[in-house]
Amino acid sequence: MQPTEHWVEELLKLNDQEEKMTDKQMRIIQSAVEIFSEKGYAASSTSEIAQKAGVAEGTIFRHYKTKKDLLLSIVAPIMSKLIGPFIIRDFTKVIDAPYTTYEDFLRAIIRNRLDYARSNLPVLKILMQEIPFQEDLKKQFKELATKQVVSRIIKVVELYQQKGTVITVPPLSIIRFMISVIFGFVMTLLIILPEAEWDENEEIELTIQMIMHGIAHPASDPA
Amino acid sequence: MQPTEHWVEELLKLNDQEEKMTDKQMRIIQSAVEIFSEKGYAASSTSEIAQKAGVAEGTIFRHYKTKKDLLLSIVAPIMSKLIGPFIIRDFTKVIDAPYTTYEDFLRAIIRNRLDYARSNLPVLKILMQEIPFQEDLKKQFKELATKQVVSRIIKVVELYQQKGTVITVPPLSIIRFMISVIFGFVMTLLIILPEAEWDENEEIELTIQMIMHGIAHPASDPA
Amino acid sequence: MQPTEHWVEELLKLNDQEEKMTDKQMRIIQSAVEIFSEKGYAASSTSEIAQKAGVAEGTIFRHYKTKKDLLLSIVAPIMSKLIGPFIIRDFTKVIDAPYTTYEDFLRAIIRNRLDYARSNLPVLKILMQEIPFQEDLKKQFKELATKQVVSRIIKVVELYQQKGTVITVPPLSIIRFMISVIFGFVMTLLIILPEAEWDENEEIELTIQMIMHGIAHPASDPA
Amino acid sequence: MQPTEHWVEELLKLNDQEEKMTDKQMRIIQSAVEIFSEKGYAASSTSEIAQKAGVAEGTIFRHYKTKKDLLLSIVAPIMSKLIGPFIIRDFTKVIDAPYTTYEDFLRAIIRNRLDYARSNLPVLKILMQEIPFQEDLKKQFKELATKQVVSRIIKVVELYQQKGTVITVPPLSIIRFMISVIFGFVMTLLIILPEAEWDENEEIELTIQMIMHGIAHPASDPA
DNA sequence: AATGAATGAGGCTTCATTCAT
DNA sequence: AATGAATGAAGCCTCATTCAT
Repeated sequence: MQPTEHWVEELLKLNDQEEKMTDKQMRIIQSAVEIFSEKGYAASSTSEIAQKAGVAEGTIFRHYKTKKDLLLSIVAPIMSKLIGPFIIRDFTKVIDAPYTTYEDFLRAIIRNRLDYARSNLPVLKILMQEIPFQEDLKKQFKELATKQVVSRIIKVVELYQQKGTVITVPPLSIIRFMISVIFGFVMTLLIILPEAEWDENEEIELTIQMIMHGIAHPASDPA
Repeated sequence: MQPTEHWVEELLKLNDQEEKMTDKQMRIIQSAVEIFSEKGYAASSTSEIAQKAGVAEGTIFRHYKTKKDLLLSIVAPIMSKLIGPFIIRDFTKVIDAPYTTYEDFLRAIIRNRLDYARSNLPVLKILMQEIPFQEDLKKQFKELATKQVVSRIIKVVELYQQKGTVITVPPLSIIRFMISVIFGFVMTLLIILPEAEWDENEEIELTIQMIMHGIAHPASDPA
Repeated sequence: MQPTEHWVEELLKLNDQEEKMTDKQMRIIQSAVEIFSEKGYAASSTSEIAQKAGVAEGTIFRHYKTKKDLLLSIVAPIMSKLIGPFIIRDFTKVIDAPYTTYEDFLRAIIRNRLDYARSNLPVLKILMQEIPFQEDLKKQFKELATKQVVSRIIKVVELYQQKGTVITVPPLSIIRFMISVIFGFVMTLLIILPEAEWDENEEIELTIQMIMHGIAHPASDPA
Repeated sequence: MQPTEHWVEELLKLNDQEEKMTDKQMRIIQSAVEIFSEKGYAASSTSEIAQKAGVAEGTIFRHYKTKKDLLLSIVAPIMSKLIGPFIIRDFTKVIDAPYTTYEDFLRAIIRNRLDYARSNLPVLKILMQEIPFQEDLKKQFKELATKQVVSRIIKVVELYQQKGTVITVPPLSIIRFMISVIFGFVMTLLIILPEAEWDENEEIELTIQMIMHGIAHPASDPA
């Protein structure tokens, strides 16, 4: 097993407040994340997790009542971070600054999401795989996505629409468009073509440009 | 079990050329697709599939050597259609027509992909779920995606770049951008918010507009 | 394993009407009865049963969904016989005969119950052990006991009370008394002191006498 | 957990002489009795007992080497009381009194056993359940039953046979008869139909009457 | 081709018991 | 004395797969 990974710290941050995690518990979580993300939840066996963690199989069940409990304890806390208050503080500040452009806003989101995804890749893979099958996760996800993410971004979009920076089409369509592009960007960089050598910053700027101005050549664009 | 679904016909088209499918075989495939897409491949049991199909447990293994064989027989043929020569014939024609705009091209792709996805939703769900875990699928997917899709679209993009319609940035970035938006659009319509009442055509036009011109208000746009 | 036992035939009689039992299924039942009655249901393991029956453990679960199912399939059908229509036909005849004495009635019951218990000893042991813990059994038992046994005996008792043969105290108390004595008699013979050499017929007659006239010496009995 | 029950005091009486019981030990015993009697020994888990007692899992094993040890420590001491010297002292006195009738003797026994059973119901349930499966218990039980109970009652019976009060049949048969009736009486009152509203004293007198004179109507009784 | 009983490996989970603290 | 984390054997059950019919 590799040395403690970044997402382990993330999980610890979330849990430490409530209870201390023992060393073994940490190793269980770490192994579970690796194996779940590699083979999928249903195809992973608790015995394999125990073995990789170097604990007895029974030990897993002392800490997590069921295998599904183990899954949720990994995936549920990450969800709030994934979706939740992404740098809301900096975020709001940025928006309030009078000279902040919409491009800056996009740049901040993309950077933030990219860094976050990079640090939590295995857990995010698990989450994406399991959301369709775990009713609890699906529900939680939808709620967070609606109440936390969309509702907040809507305000930003509307703000810039009022400022005259953004076209006045339904904000939801704009958000769908933005999220698609950003999600596709992150996926491509980290999962689909991770081995390709991207000039990350350049791609970010290009992406921002395409979100803002599309791919039509200005000269040919009478609109 | 519902009456024969659309994707069954699709599968039949692909297989009929090689062998005739018996009635039972068809029922097996149909049940398998439904169950796999509902619970995921690993969490589905062959006995449940047999039961739903109304055949004996052993019958499945007379037609498909293993459970994985059954999966591949469902998912592999669809891949060529999914990714492959999407109406390339009509496609090329369209492009060649001198008055065809890039917007028309986008419109054709979006419509085609949306219709295709709608008709094959369960199988596509399975495919998306299993690609990360089945090495064969992943490889096949990457190859098809590169050789069939990207390489063809690149030509179109380059063509329009030469025409001066599309900005001259790396075509791959443009394609990533386009695919992200289209994929996000289809997913939203069919999976994420299927119950929402979309004005489909309007959303398509809006999407095309955003791909072409972005979301920046023209007035505010000095570039 | 011993050759097919009597209670196996009993079980078969009850089940054959519905479905044929395979050879393996019979061996499973036989082993289960032996092991359950020897160590108790909760302390018996399905693997031990499978081993004794000479089948794979999985085979048990092809025929009985759960371990408890196996228990019930053994114990539930016996209950109707145990409690149910004990030779009701002969029974009613006997009673109707004008010259039948109450002693004859007792003699018939005792003989019948003793023979029945002797033939089904292991299953009856299991039943007695599990009734307190299996809610379904307890309920079924109470219902059968009340509706089938008590209600029928009550009629007989009342008949003989009218005839002036039996004292006119609450029939329920008489029945409790009779059942206690008979149950205690059977238990002693078959379970508590099976190795003692009883002169069975003599003990039966003695028991009938005590039920009818008690243990007080007539001479000393002014009542 | 309810306040200390009667049978706890009983157990304490028996153990105090040897060692002092700590508070935790008492709570362990109390919980064990409740759980054993509710689900049966084999189906009860030490961890549940620990939890109900409010002690750590390990604590049980500090006081009782094994789970079976715990069972025996509950059930073995009760056995001497159950079976043993049931108020033998008063008992002998009673008998010796010249005017004591056999009915008084029966009345004393029934009352005593009923009260005793009522006070120790849970432990007695455990005992009855486990005697068939625990060889040590079975042996101890048989020995006590023979040496303490039967041998003593035999003397009483023989005494009254000499007095001419009791019929001269084998004392063992009389004892079996008596014990059956008394046991059945207590079981019915406390376990089989506890919710029925019995007039206890009346039932006792009726039971004594039936033991002494049976259920035959005197008039019809030429013997 | 089809069946479905049979298999046995492996899955998740429970449990009595131990031991370092 | 007490704790409770840890163990690993064992328990019940599921499942993909085989094979005689």
